[in-house]
Amino acid sequence: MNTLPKPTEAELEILQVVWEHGPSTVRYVHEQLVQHRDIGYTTTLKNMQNMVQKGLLTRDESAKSHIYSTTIPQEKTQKLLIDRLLETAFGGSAGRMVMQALGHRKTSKEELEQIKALIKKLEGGKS
Amino acid sequence: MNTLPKPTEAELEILQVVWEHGPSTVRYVHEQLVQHRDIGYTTTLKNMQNMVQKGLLTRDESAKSHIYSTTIPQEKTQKLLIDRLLETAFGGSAGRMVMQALGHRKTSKEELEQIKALIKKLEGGKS
DNA sequence: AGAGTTATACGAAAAAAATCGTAGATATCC
DNA sequence: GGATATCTACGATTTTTTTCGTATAACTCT
Repeated sequence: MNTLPKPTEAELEILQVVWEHGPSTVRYVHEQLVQHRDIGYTTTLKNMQNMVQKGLLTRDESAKSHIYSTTIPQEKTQKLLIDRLLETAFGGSAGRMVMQALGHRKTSKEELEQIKALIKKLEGGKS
Repeated sequence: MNTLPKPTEAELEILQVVWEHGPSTVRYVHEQLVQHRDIGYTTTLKNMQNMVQKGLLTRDESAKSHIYSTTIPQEKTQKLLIDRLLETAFGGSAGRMVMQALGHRKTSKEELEQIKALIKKLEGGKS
């Protein structure tokens, strides 16, 4: 049961990029991050190196520019984070959290449909 | 527009207690926290004092044991946290997050009903 | 080959968050 | 009153997270 450490905020930003884009170089990740906030290249590099250390990323060093990949699927991390938030801020109630999430936010018709379908499935499966 | 600082993990634990229980003493909050993890009394005290400093709590000092109250409603903080999570881990898609939250978790019939009602309202309002 | 560019390694510092020890004030209980 | 328990104040330390500077190796291009 090797429990991966929970990613920090900065690490999540990086994971986000790699999830979206697939295996990436530091350069690429950095260029994405820079669009959101002010940060140095070596900072991103260091963070990604640390993440390899922690086991959140792996890298292929065969080329000069190393290629970093995620070790954990996005879903798993998302679940972890939701669990955490659920516990710390919603007293464990997924329903309350969903209400909040949907409440004051624009959500596309498609997504709403998806959610409805899921609910239907959840209800049905119980019978 | 005074933006309250985002609560840290430790601060959230404290907020959670005060939300549930209402205005509380350090002692009470601490006793709750201790049930979850190992922590010293003065640590809780210090954290709560810091939170007053930051504006996350206020306190009534008229009695010997000060009584701490939250300044921000739970909903507002929840929204903030969701926003944060949404950005950092779900690329901004509330739908995807809701799917995750509901997906692998037991949710009561009542809560599902509530959510369905909300969705209906969201869809209706758009026409 | 040499100049300029782009990588990684490494160490250290700065910033943020969490923890606790000690001191003194106030209340409580025989 | 005196001992004991309970608070808050305060400062300091520790731990975690984030940031970046400098050195060096490798590649690119002429």
